[in-house]
Amino acid sequence: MPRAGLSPQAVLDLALDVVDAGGPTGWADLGLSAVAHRAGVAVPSLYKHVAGLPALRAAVAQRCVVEFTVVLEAAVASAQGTCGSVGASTGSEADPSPRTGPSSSAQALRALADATRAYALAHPGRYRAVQSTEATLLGSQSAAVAELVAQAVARLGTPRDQWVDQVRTVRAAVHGFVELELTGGFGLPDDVDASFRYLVDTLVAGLS
Amino acid sequence: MPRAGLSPQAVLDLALDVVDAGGPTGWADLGLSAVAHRAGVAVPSLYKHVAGLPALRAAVAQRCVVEFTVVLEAAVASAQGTCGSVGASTGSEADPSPRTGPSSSAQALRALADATRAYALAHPGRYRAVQSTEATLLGSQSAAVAELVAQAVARLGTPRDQWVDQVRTVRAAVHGFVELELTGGFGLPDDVDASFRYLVDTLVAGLS
DNA sequence: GCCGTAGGCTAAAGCCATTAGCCAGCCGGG
DNA sequence: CCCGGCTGGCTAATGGCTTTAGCCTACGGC
Repeated sequence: MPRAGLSPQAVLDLALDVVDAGGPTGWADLGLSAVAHRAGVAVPSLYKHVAGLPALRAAVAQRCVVEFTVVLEAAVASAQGTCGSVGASTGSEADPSPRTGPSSSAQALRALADATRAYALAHPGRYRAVQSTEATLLGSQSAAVAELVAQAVARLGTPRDQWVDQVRTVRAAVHGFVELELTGGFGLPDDVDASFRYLVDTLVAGLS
Repeated sequence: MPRAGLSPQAVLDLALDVVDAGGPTGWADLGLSAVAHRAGVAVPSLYKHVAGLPALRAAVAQRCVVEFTVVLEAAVASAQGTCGSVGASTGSEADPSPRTGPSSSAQALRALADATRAYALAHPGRYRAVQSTEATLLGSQSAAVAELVAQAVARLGTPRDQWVDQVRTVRAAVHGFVELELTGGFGLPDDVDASFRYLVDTLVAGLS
């Protein structure tokens, strides 16, 4: 009986594979059975590495939220042309030039929207995990993406007392679009990319 | 052993009760076990009235879609002052002038948005059913709500080649907002009603 | 080389949907 | 009025799921 050499990390990775392999329903279908099968291991063996299905799902959700946040941060960073410096420059605001280009005020917002949809289309299961109840129960990290949107909204120069409404509007519109797209809610064959561009354009125009 | 007097209809009604009783997760948690328990009947007895769990879920989804469509139709009808006919004047906009006023071009859109959110908040489980994969697989009726949005968008007087994008934008924004609200995605305590008003305002302004 | 731990296993229980087969209550015909 | 058939309930059993308990062996430090 050679050992499988599992670990909490390895189980988590396998669970992510299951989520990815399941398409849009990969998150909903994530269970210990699938993970064990993929690990080439009997189901109860997993309990040596994870506390149970809820814990595993929570861990997967958390990891997806973190990954998603990193992706969004990278998107907004590269959209602001701070991509000149190489590594370790986590200071996205370290740029000494305070001027934001005239049209660049909305660049962060567009980058966030595009990155969100790209992530959701590339990893539908993970995106569902990010938006899951398990993820929102974590709470802490979920606020990070809202914070990113808030910073992007702040660059538009609108009054502060509208920020909350604007952040909610942006998140709702982008999330709703992606959600409908993933569920196949867009019946007509018309170009979905164009529709998303229209949505983002409408948003940046409406919020300015 | 007195008979329970079930029927396909009765089982469907009980399933809807289960969905309603389960809150936002009522749709996800809908199973034969809960329905049978509520009916005071053993689980296999249900198979005399429904083909199985997938069929029951499909039937529930279909019924919710129809109900939702009717609610939206009523909302847009009463918003256009067509409520002059019988009694039950729920029409708060009982304005007798039949011509669509200048700003009334967006009334249908606002009515649709408000009615959607009201329905989702009043019946979270049913709303989830409406947006479920089972509902979209039905397809036919799902197009009806899109058609309603299309008619409302058409009243804005925008060029025809934008209609598809605009319908998608409206559906995405409203659905995304409601979805985030149901999942508890709005962390801050700020007024959610005001945020929704802001979203709708932004939409009608952006689409005009 | 040995021994303890830890990581695999099987067995078993409880929940779920589903199928098969039984049995009684109701309705219509004689 | 009685009786037979159908229909709608039931129990039993199957297979899949998570979870717990308990065993057993492979691996690493002494």
